[in-house]
Amino acid sequence: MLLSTKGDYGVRAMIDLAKHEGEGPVQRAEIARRRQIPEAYLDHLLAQLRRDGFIRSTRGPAGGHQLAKPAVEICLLHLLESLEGSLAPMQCLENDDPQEEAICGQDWVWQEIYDDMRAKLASVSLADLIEHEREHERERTAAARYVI
Amino acid sequence: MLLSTKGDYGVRAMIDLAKHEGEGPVQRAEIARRRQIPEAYLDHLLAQLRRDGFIRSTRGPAGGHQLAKPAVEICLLHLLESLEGSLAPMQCLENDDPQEEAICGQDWVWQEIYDDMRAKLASVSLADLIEHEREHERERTAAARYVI
DNA sequence: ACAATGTTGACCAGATAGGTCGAGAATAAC
DNA sequence: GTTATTCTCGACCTATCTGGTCAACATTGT
Repeated sequence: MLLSTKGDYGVRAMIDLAKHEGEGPVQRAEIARRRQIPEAYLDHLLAQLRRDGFIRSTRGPAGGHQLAKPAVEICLLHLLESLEGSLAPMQCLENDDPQEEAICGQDWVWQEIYDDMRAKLASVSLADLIEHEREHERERTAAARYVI
Repeated sequence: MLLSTKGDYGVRAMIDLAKHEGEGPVQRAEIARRRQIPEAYLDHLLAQLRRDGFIRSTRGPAGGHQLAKPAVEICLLHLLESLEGSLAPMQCLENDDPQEEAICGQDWVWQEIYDDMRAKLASVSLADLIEHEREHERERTAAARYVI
């Protein structure tokens, strides 16, 4: 598994914030409930996202979290690298460790896969993710209408 | 990290066996020394590769391990799936768990990445890996000649 | 018989994943 | 200025996984 729950939950939370862009701060409890994330755990992920400048948080009553920049300007690659650290699929690609690469034998295959992966992740923005989610919702609504 | 040492060491061992194809059984100790793998640990990986029909092992003096089929017919995808189990990059792609996918929001991106990855791994055979290694060796030899 | 080798399963220590919890800081509303 | 609400930060905890080791045993060539 390349992605842990951090990457999964963290992106879910960002999708939630993006969906409520411009509506003022969204509270941790709301995000946790809607996206089924343990609230105390979500804390750590929001802290990381704040440190890396993806969100702004305000305390006190009616406080909460909101995107620090438009959803179009946030790509999945940067988000996941913030949440997960490196996305390198194998150890010898982590840094450039020529010692390990020399004996590994399959590193060149994985380097290509890694490059393709990063390119694809960089091409998908948070805005793309919420649009995709909205399409999915419309499909389900249409399907439900048929049943009736 | 998608690949653990199992996938790394296991493929190294298979490369070693492929390089000595047709020379009779290669012993665990030899493989371990040449490819820098803890010998006792290598045992488990060879056992797995045997169970899945990639190698044949013979006991007794002058025993050892050898490929069960030609290096051209063994692809990296099958090897790694034998050694690592699933290569799914995230939980909700592991089986098809529609419950998790519904709330995940980024599964479709990773499904594409996963498909591309599997296609690439399926297109690389053990024979390709040893050819690549031999080219690398020739390059180093040529470079060494320049130094002299 | 015996030495060389593979086979198997039990065991183990350390790291990581996936959390929980509590004390504290900021702030809006009263 | 008190209180309720919310975020903030770090300590802590447990289960599982990783990356091994080891001992007992099975097989086979000499």
